[in-house]
Amino acid sequence: MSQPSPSQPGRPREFNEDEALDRILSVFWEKGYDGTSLADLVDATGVRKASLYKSFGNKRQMYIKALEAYESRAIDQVCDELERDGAALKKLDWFLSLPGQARWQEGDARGCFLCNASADQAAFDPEISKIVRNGQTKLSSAIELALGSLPKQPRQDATKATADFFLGVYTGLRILARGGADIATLDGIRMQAMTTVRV
Amino acid sequence: MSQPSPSQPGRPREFNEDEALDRILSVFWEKGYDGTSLADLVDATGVRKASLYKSFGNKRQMYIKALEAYESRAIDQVCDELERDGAALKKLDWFLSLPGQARWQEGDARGCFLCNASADQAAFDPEISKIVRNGQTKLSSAIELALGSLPKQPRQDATKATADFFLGVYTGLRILARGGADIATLDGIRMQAMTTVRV
DNA sequence: GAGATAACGTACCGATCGGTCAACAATATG
DNA sequence: CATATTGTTGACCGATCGGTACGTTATCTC
Repeated sequence: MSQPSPSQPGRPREFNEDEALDRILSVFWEKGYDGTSLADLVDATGVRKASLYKSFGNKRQMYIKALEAYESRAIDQVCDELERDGAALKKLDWFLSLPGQARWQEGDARGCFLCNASADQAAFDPEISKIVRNGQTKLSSAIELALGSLPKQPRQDATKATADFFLGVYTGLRILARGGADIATLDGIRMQAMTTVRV
Repeated sequence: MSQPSPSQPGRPREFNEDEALDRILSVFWEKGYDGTSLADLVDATGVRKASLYKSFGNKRQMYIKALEAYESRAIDQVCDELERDGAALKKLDWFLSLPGQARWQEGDARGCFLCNASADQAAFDPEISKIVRNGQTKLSSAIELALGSLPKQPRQDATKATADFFLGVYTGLRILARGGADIATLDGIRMQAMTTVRV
């Protein structure tokens, strides 16, 4: 997927576009769109400004491509876990424990880039909103699939709402965690949310 | 609270500080900290830059004072509603309907400034984090008080967790709404959350 | 009145912002 | 080899960034 044509006419690129995008993603993730400068991205990637522009377009395109990369890497990985065989309750509990885990076990205050983007640029940029909602839909669908193997089945027409509910709680937890909420609060919310599907 | 000394030595201020802070609040609310420039604030208030600095200090202080004003105006108002006499279920349902209401009935995409701040500056600014958590605690306490008149009482030791749970769902709804989630999704989440306290 | 005090208005500061340009270097094809 | 193509480089662009210095103006107390 990375080198579709192993030999092209002009001078070959001296940096790995995927690696650079990963670094860019990481900066936007931590600092948000407006909090990130091109100089930050140059520092993070080690790639000169003009080369970044040549590869990615402009700052907004870099943000969009970073967000899409996040969805097709981090988010898809979470979806895979949710869709894997296993106890539904356990998977959902694991999903809701991610925000507290990241914040207080791993010391990662960035939260979830998808959630951040939903609070950041998605509000007034329709294209970014679309990408954000796409990522949220992917998550919700994976949750819905996990709900299929639940001991206590929600009513057929309510499974989508239940899946959205878990997405909503997850999003709230991520934002509270980024704001500094303590682990006891996050755990309490998680356990309370789990009662909606526990027998 | 606004004019503690009706006559002071020097030249009197020509603008109303509270009004100016309201305008400042509105801009930070919509655009976030880094997305807001001093020029934006000058335009919104009609007050020259130097006068804003004289009154409020610097940009960060303006943000902090705006956030505190939001908590002692908008948030306290919501807390009052939650603490007022009335059916607990109705009040909680109303609370969780605010995000969808604002976004899709009033066309207000800004969300909740407190939630935005939790995703914005609170992550890496301890002082702002403290203010954010203070606002969240106020909300949670008001919810807890509302829960006191619930038909189906949660276990004594679980009322705080239940209150935090509603705060978490509220926060998630605000972020999803700001990202553009449709009203059906938001309503589904709200109704699903309500089942945790409905008999 | 005089003097103290404080806000106003404007011009200005160096730094940084996102973005571009043209010269140059490295690879392809013929 | 020549030529086409593309990436790299560093200088450069005007605009804007957050913040300040200073002279002017309005109000206070005496």
